[in-house]
This record gives sequence, structure tokens and C-alpha cells, in this order.
Amino acid sequence: MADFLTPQQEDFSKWYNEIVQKADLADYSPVRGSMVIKPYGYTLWERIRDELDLRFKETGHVNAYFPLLIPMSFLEKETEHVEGFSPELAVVTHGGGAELEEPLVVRPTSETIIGHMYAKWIQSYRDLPVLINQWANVVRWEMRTRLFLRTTEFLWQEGHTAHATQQEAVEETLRMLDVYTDFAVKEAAIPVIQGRKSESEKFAGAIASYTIEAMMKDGKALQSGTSHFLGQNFARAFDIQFLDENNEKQYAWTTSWGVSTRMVGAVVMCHGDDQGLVLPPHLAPIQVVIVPIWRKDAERAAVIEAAQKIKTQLKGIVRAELDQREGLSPGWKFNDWEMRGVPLRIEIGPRDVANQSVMVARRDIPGREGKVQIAMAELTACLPALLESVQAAIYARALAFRDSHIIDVTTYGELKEAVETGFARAWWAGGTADEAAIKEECKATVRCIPTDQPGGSGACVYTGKPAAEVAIFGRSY
RNA sequence: CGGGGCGUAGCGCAGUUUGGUUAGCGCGCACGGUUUGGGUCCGUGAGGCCGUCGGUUCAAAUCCGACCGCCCCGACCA
Repeated sequence: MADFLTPQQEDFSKWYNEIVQKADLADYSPVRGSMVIKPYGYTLWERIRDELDLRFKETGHVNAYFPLLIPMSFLEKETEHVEGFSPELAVVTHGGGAELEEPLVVRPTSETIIGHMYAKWIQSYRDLPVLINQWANVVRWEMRTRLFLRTTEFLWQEGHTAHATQQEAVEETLRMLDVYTDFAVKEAAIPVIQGRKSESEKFAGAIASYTIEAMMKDGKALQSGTSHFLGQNFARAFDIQFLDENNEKQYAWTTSWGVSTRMVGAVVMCHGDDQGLVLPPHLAPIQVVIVPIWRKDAERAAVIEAAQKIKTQLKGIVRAELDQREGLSPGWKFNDWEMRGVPLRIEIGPRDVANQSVMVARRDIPGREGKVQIAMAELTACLPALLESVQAAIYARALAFRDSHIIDVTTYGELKEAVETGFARAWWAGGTADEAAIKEECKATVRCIPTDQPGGSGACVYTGKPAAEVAIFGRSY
């Protein structure tokens, strides 16, 4: 069965490309490096979006929308920022049939235009903090692209906040990192390592960047969300000043943080298997699919009626769909929904109608072991719990996988070996040059310096110098 | 940008080495029937500027040249 997908073991990259298309998440667009997000993939994104948005609102943020086009000169106001982004800018030089006086860039991110507006809006400490988020598309002209993981245009949210004090801004940066962690763990069922980015991996223009790093099933790291403490860099560049309680001018402290459609790729690569997607119930567009089974026309009516009744029963309790497609065998449908990663499948045939029960199959446990018989009357009570059980099980599985692929190493040789299959954790006191050398030799980078530190100290895995922190090394997407 | 691969029906491919009637196959699609508890079966049918342009030739999917595009691996990045 399922020679429809290239097995992960054989070629993970190929598996990924196939599944994204076969599960109807996305398709290639005619423009190199950009993709069409299909309804099923977009619904998944909407689930991600809704869960994050809820958390943003809970932490006091509001949504707004800033424009797509930004004057070129804005990007140039922050030196590091422009250096970081200029190679990947898409620039608009013509409009209305004439060459523009000043080129406009299609936003690669919105710090600059938002900084410009904040300078206008913020006058007094009473105006602070400003806690705005926007859901938007951005464009970065990447050299190499992959569906969801890196596309020329992608969707994301970018939070941009301004604060009166450094402490408040740092707190905000870390608070949103916690929000991301909470989302990843509870909703996406993806265990993440939270930590600080090294100097060389930091956001262009930030004082400090923080990240949640997830491990994919091929042992590679995927940066799944970032939160940046921008200090007063953008406040100085855009003149975001306010009068404090003492009537003194101060530069504001700003932050920015984002999660993108890359998260969809994370869900795919963290949970998917050789049968297809495995979606966490909390994010699955369809949580339960009902597949009716019949042999004769006489049976058909009763089965469909019972199936429809179940669907109605489940309304508002779980996201259920009834697969009424004609001419497809149940087996075919089973495989089809497994490809799409639907967490639970209800099989209902004449025998079930007679017993007033159904078979419920779990996507995360293949074959007979994953099937249980449930009385129709019990469904509304059982299914939510069963979904939670699937959610917990795939998280546990992902966590066990990740933890068994993180190796504590003390020598460089061990590090080199560890990053072949997963992450290496080691004492680290190296600098940017050391990191570059490691990258050259092992194709691995410092993914982060985890928030969770063991304490104490040790010898740096690369330089041998005394180190106060451990770092996570890995190959990344 | 460097290395590799590939452009033939909606998708996946064969045919190209060695040029030769009307370009095939599988899946999918449409219609009819049959079937449906783990990817049913039969029949009928629709669907092609063989990536583009140019060249060689009596004759080009096939040989030659240029170009375009896509995918994979690397350098850059959420």
C-alpha cells in the first residue's frame, strides 16, 4: 500500500514535495519560487492564524494593516537592516506607465514603514506601549525556494511594539516567544527549543533575536518563529521619541516578532509519515471524516441517513465532514483521507447501522490497532476526548523523537557526527568566525542558545575556552 | 551564481542512442454498466503546435545551435 508517496527514508525532500501537492496543500505557481496555497492548505493556515491571533489579543495586542510598498529610502535608514535585506528586495521602479522618482520596495518586513508611522503617533509616554500586529504578505527574493519553507512571497504575522523602557521591551520580546512556544506545543503539537540566536543568525537590525527551533523528521532544524528585541535602533533611525514623566525626550524601545506560513511546513515535516500528513487535531481543517460504506442500493439510504445524522450530531462539537463521493471504494477513501492527515475517521456501514455503532480509526495509529468501535450515542462524548488523545500522542511521539536525536557532545568530532542525524548540544564560547568555520565543515550552525540552561560551566566544544552556556547545533532548513 | 536532472495529453512516463506512415502507455477525466468493510472491474470516448526559436534533411519528438522554464544539491535566508 501507499507506493503513492516516496518513503521518507528514501528521499525526505522528495517525500515533502509530493505530500504538499498530493495532500492539496499547495501548488507551484507560474512564477519561480512562489506558490498557490490551495483551500485545504489555506484552511490549515487559517487555523494557525486564529490560534495565534487569539493569543495576541489575550496579551493586549491589536491588529492593523500597513501598506505593501515602502519607499526605498526607508530601508536605508537602518544600516544593518538594509545590509541584511538589500540582496532579497523586490523593487518597483515603474508605476502608471512612468518611471518613479523614488523606487519602492515590496516589503520584506515592515519595521521601517511602521517605525515611520510610530514616530508620528508616539509623542508622550502616555502613548506607550504601542502593541500592534499585522497579518500580511511579504516578499523576499530568495535564491532557492521550497513550498512553505521558503517562498518568494509568504504570509505571516508581524508584531511591532514600542515601549517606554528597555525592560518592558525585553519582557515583551520574551513574552511573545513564550506565546509562540505555547502555540507550537499546545496547538501544533511540535516540541520546540526556545532560545537566543547567535550573533551571525540574528535579525538584521536587532540587538537580540530569539527563536523557537523545531526538529523535523529528517533531524534538521526549522526556525518556526522569531522574536526580536530591537533596542533603540529603529527608534533612532525613524526618530520615534516621546516625552517621559520628567518632560525629557527619550527614544522608544521596540520589538518585532513573526510566525509565517513556514509553520505549515513544520507541521508537515514534524508529524507526517509515509501514508501522508498527520495533522494535529487542534489545527486540522477536518478533525473527523465520516466514510459511509454500503453494498446494495437498499443499504445505501440507511447508511447515508445514519451518517448524516452523525454529522449533524457533531456540529459545533468537532469539525466533521461526510464523504459522500460516489464511485470511490471505501478503501480508496480511507487512503485519501489518510493522505490529508485527518485525525479521526468514522467508518459506517450496514452492520454498524444495525448495531447503532461505528468504527473509529485513528490516523496516528495505522491499521486495526487504531480502530475502536463506538456506539453512536457515545460519539459526541467520546470524539473530543479521542481527538485530545491523538493530539497528546503525536506530541509525545514528536518529543520522544526529538529528544532521542539530541546528543550531548564534548568534542568537535562528536558534534560533527551528531549533526548528521539530529542536534548536538554542547558548551559554547565561540564567536562568529568559529561558527562560520563549523558551518563550513559540518553544514551545521548554532540553532540557538537555549533559554533552559543546565547551569555551571564547561569547556567550549570548538575553542576549548571556558563556556557558561550550552548551544544547540544542527543543520537547518 | 556553480553542479546535477528534466521539459512529449490534466498528472506520471515510454519513444530520442540508430530520423521514416496516423506519437504511445499507465493514472486521471466524461458516459454506460458493475462494484464498494483498506487504493473495484469491464466497455466506450474526449484530450497533443513532442518547452520556444532557428538550422540540417526528401523527411525531425528524434540530429545540431541558441534561448526559456522547472525541480534537486550547494552558497544566502522566516
